[in-house]
Amino acid sequence: MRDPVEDKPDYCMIEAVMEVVGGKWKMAIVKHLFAGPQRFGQLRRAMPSITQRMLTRQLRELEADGIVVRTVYPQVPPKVEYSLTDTGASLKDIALRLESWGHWYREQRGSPEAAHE
Amino acid sequence: MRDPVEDKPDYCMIEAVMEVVGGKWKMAIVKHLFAGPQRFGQLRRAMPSITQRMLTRQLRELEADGIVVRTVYPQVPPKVEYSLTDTGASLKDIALRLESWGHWYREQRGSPEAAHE
DNA sequence: CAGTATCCGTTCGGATACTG
DNA sequence: CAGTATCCGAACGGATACTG
Repeated sequence: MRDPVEDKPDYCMIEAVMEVVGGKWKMAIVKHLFAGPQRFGQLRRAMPSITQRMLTRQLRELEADGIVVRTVYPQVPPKVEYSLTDTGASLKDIALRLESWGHWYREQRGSPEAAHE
Repeated sequence: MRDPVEDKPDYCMIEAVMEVVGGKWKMAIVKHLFAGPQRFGQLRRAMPSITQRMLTRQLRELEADGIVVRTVYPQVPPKVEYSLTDTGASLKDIALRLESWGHWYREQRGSPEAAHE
């Protein structure tokens, strides 16, 4: 008896990974949580171009996938903090590499004189 | 005068990167191209769960973003080969890390006895 | 072989209004 | 503060059929 994933005709684990962190916002959210637990409003301000609805939904999915933890403080003004699980924290290396790749990509796409092909 | 990207209120380069390689299939396609130029049919067989339409569209987008090159051989039975640009090849390290992260993720999600949280 | 065209349901993403 | 509810159009993604 093998794992479900191993039984699939797809050899490519990357497809499965991209289902978890491949959305437009998820890696960005994870990256912002490297700085420590963040409140909902903090994340919103850190990512001005995401809407409340999307931020909520992406956070819920990340929570369901064991990437982030949602901690609710039962207070009169509600306080909710999101933080990374160990699993989420393990994405740090990849997130940083994605970010630096992005800078390099922008450079060599935007500056043709720097291109070497 | 700054770069357009730097002017945006988003600090997060990751969002931009995920627009380029963040689709469900793109990193998987890139990964298969590490083995060398591949014909359309080869990619289809390598990724049984992607449809023709999606493969075509994702390849076109990767081409437009300078990740892959499409080479058409004008023959009676059409022959088209896809290969990585230097830019695409520079994703190798990230793709491999995503893949190994995926294996680790499946392990520690699928095996509760291995969980430590 | 390497696509296109068409249809269709799901998800994305935004706007606005409302709530505990 | 941190959401939820509703509405809307656009984009994603799949199934099937057809083509040069």
